[in-house]
Amino acid sequence: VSVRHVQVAVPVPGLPPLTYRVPERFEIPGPGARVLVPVGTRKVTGWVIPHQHQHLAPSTQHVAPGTLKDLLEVLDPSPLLPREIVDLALWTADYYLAGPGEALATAMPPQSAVFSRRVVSLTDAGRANELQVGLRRRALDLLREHGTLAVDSLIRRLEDRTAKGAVDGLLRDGLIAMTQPLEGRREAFRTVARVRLTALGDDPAVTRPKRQGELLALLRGAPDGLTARELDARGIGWDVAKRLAASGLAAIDQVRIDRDPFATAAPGTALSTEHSAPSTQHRRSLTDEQTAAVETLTSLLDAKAFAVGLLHGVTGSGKTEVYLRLAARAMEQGRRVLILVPEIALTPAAAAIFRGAFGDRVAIQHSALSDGERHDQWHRIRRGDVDVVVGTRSAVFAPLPDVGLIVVDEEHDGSFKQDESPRYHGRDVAVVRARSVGALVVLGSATPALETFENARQGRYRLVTMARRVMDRPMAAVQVVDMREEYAELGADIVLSRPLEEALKAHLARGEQAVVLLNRRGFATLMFCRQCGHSLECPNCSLSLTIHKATRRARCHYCNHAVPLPGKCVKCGGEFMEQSGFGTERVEAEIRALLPEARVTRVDRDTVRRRGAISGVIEAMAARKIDVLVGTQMIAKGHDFPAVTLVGVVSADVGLGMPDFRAGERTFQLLTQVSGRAGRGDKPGLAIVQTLFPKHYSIQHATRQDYAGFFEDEFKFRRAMRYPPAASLINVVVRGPSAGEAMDLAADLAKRVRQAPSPDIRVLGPAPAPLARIKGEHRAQFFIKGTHRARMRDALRAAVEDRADARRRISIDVDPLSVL
DNA sequence: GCCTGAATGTAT
DNA sequence: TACATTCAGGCT
Repeated sequence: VSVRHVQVAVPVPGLPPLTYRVPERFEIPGPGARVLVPVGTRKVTGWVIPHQHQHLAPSTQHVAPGTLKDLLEVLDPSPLLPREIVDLALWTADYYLAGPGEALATAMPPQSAVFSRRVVSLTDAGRANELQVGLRRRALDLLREHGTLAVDSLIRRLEDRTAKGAVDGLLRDGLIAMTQPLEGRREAFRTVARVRLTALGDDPAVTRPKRQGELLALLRGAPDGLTARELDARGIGWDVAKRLAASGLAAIDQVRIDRDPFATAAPGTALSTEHSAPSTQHRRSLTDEQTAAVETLTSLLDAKAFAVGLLHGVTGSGKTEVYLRLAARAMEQGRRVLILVPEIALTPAAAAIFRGAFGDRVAIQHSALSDGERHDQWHRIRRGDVDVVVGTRSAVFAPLPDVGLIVVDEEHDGSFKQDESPRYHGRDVAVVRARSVGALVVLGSATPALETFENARQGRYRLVTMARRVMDRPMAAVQVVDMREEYAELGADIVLSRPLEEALKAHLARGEQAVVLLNRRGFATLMFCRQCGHSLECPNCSLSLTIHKATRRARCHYCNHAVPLPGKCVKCGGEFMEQSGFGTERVEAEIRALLPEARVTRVDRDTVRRRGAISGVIEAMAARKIDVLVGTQMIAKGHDFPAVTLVGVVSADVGLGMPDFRAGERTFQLLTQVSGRAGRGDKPGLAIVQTLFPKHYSIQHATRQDYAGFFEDEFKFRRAMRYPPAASLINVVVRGPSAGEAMDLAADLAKRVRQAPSPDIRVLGPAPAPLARIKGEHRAQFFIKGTHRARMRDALRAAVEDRADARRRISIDVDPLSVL
């Protein structure tokens, strides 16, 4: 291989690294540098990766030498991505069977790509044309209005299935012309104009009249110059600066500024006690358990070698304080700290806590930030201006040098797993990153994932336990209500049991707040005809439509297909449409009926559209403007409401019914977390859990907050069924236009994997997926179980490469969190 | 994922 | 026969 060749990962799903020639006019770019390369007829931004990366097949073998294309441009003279991050992303691509470009794209800041896009505009003939009608006419009119439009956007605006044909026709007829200009930017720093004195202006002898004179005086006191905004604050317009510059006494230049996400963070909002207490008073005293935990983990940190600690602490045991002590220690060692938190937990307010503890050398990466803010934070981190990064899943790829400590808080949380390619788990990538740099990982949870606890049991992770709450606050009392008895006595249509009703009344009468949880949206889960039994189903998915009373519609929760609620049966015309099952909307209505005076607020994806919009509700809770908060698991996680003394779980069974091997684990986690929400202030809490299966081990162990007992029962089940952590699992989902075609491809892939020469690999299936149809596509799936992940991956990789024709129809999930 | 050109379908 | 629409294959 010539030294003037580079391997480039391109942002195209499923493509291997491509090889390009580096023209003489460029220095050879190193791994991590961005380059502009031609791919087909397009130009895209790719990333140089190391030659012959161990996991990735060499890509030149099919290309005749001498036919390689040239790099078009080197976008970074020195690599933008640190080598550590390049290697981590490539590891991720390999482990999770994704393309290298997909994985590297995950590690990049937003707005850092240059690419070509097809764009059309009118030709002279098109401008003059008055003869076209219909779709073509509308296309021409749109271009007259906008001048130039991207092909995608034009087709979208035409809102017609045949729009693409119409555009092609216009192109063929020469009425419009297509070009592929470069779009996007290398970087997205914001710059502002700044005025500063020139040597000429610095001369004290120089004077100017009035306003310019004032500015001159100001600038003499500001050697770094002043921006338009700063001048404005002093009552001087930018025009004055321009006039001064015109006379040569001052110069105007552009300076880069970082967008500050804290400038817009709402101050003084409600914060979890677990987060807020330590930060406001960093050196407060620790419980004995906290002290022991800090000591054990600090000794691992001081060893400056790779290690993983599992901090198993009940809700309210003060894990955050332990993190903060460890982070401070790592910084004393001159090392940096990465803190990963679940998506829902990282509100701007929570971010401000870390800012409070570590000052302005903290960067925050979360979804509520704008692209520009995230871009700037990324570059601050890259420059080394930051010691602590707090972020969600993707922050595991933050370009932070010298990482000594990685904290994964609530490590069991599902949001650490990405549900699109690359389907990586932030916790597991964190462990790999730590191993490569000799850092300590601290995984924190009250309900560790089975995999994590098993690793601790096996001695791979150091287990540190905190079994008591701070200030010796008691755990909430948990009362399980057997709904079979309630139904038998009150009828099958009730939603709230008598104990829950009584408790709501009693707690509200005392002026205390309640949270009522149900992990299901809508009013009813099913609408059917009394006469013929026909039920409302989604035409695109194998799912019943959920009844939403507020909007008077029946809606599919997968594809959003919605129809107005029918007055009579669409099939037989029967007049009696029945509803069954219930969701949060119904719960809200029941509580309003029960307690007409109470202030009831519902929080679910129907009421909280934007992510981050939930903070208004949290503030209202903290200000005691809400008596009862009804919602889905959105309200169970991360938020802490000290005045809440009652938590109701309307149905603990929602998750248990799912055909998913983690159903029991998820139910246990949810119930444990939610009962931890009750009574975290100085008043004791009560949790009421309604269920049809009061004897189920998930529910039994959760009521006693008995993790060890739950682990034992659940692990027996996993071992018997060879599910993780007793074995490794890969889930392969195959889509197709018909059930038969999906099954055929799945069966072919499964057969190929079975033929792999590896004795310990077992293939289960294929079978139709639990949701056999989603958005009109049929789905089949099969599982690969085994003990050697690398062999399982190799077998599957080979099978998929043999069926490259069908690549688009295959989704691979290594270590799936859910197999639905 | 985007783009192209070939194969197939449909109106004249 | 011309034109519209769909689809599979390739990308270095």
